[in-house]
Amino acid sequence: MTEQMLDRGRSLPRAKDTSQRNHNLHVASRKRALAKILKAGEVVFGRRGFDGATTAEIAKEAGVSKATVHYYFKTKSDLHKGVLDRILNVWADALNEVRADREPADALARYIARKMEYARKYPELTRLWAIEVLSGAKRIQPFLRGTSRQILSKKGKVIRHWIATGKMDPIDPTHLFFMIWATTQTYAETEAQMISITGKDALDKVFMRKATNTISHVILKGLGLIKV
Amino acid sequence: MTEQMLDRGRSLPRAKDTSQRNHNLHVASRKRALAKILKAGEVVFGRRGFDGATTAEIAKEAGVSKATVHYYFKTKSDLHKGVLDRILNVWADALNEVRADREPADALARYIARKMEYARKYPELTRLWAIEVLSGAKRIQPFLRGTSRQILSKKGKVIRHWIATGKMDPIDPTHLFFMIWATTQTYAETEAQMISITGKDALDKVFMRKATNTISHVILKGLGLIKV
DNA sequence: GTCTATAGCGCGATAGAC
DNA sequence: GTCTATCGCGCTATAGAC
Repeated sequence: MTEQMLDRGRSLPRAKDTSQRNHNLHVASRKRALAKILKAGEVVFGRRGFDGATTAEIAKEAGVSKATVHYYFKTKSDLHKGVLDRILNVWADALNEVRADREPADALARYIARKMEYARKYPELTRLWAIEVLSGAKRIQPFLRGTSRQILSKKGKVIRHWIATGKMDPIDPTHLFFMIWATTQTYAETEAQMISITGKDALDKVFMRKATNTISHVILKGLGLIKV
Repeated sequence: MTEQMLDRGRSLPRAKDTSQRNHNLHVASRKRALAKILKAGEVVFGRRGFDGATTAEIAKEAGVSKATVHYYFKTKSDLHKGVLDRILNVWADALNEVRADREPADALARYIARKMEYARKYPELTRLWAIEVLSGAKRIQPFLRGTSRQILSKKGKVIRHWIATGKMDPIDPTHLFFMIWATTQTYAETEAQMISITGKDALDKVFMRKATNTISHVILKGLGLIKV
């Protein structure tokens, strides 16, 4: 997001014969408008996917006209990139719970809890990411090949360290992370399915707490981190 | 699928002044054409989602003209329904591995293996289903509220029976099934992401065998079914 | 039954008034 | 900066020849 905003910010005309105060006002309203449109993009892209979403619906969701959306983001694709950029950082950040100086049970429980919290708090972003991956991940390729790969290898080493020091079962870190990502994100991704099958709101606080406990129990015990 | 095909079959005009032999030939070519188009629908819908897919691309994939696609399926939406119908049965069928007369470790290991096999064999169908669920599950609502709910409650009882007889840890069956679905399907759903991150083909036979072993180990042990 | 050609329209994007 | 009005493309769906 940040790059996107800065890029456009730099290329926009500036008022030259007006007061600094006025300029600041404009900057503030720019920010508000941008935030509104990005938020709307999150919701609508998360609901409909890239092709299913229309700029008209995004504009309506943001409470502005279609032309205004195109004023801030030249193309639909630009807006989509802007929205995606936000999720990448949060995604990478949560993995910092996995640290070698922690006990594996503690670190992994925190990571799982954090991912679940995130699915509950930002279901649209989670779904948006899922749609992107499902449809070939073309737009997020650079991030996956760069940041993701790097972080995964770094955190994989932490897991292998825990295994080497006999703290947990010898489980391939890559598959372990895939498991954690899948089990946590599924609560946002398949919310509609869960509601239809169980009759309960999948992102309800109580339901999610129970889910978190279950996932934590199965995974931690499955790794040999709970003995009982 | 079957309903769809039968419905359309019944409503189509029949040759009246031609031989039975000719009629049979027509029926056979009808079946072939239908199968080609449905298979193409699977691939293209699985690749692009409903809105991203175009009837032109489906026609090309099937090796027929756009008009021919519309001849067999009046609307794009009809074809989509036809494709979805196929996945529902397989989905429900795999759960039959979970039976009260089996040992839980055996039954669940088989079920997990079956789901993984399925993800490897029919990645397009798996992705198609995922896209459908992600975008609100409107089109599969009847199936979810009917068959899915019914099966889940039946199989949930099996799990609870195992728990009651002290064979496994007291884990909520619903969340357990969500875990199994998420961890197995993710290999088809996030194939693109996995390739970018690991540099390996996520649906490769060896990679998948390792994944199956890892998932089985963690889940079975996590349920108290492996003691070591 | 399958094709080519085209109707009809929804959508992304832009021009231009305010 | 935000709007209304509109352009023009690309898509679904159909008409009609073979």
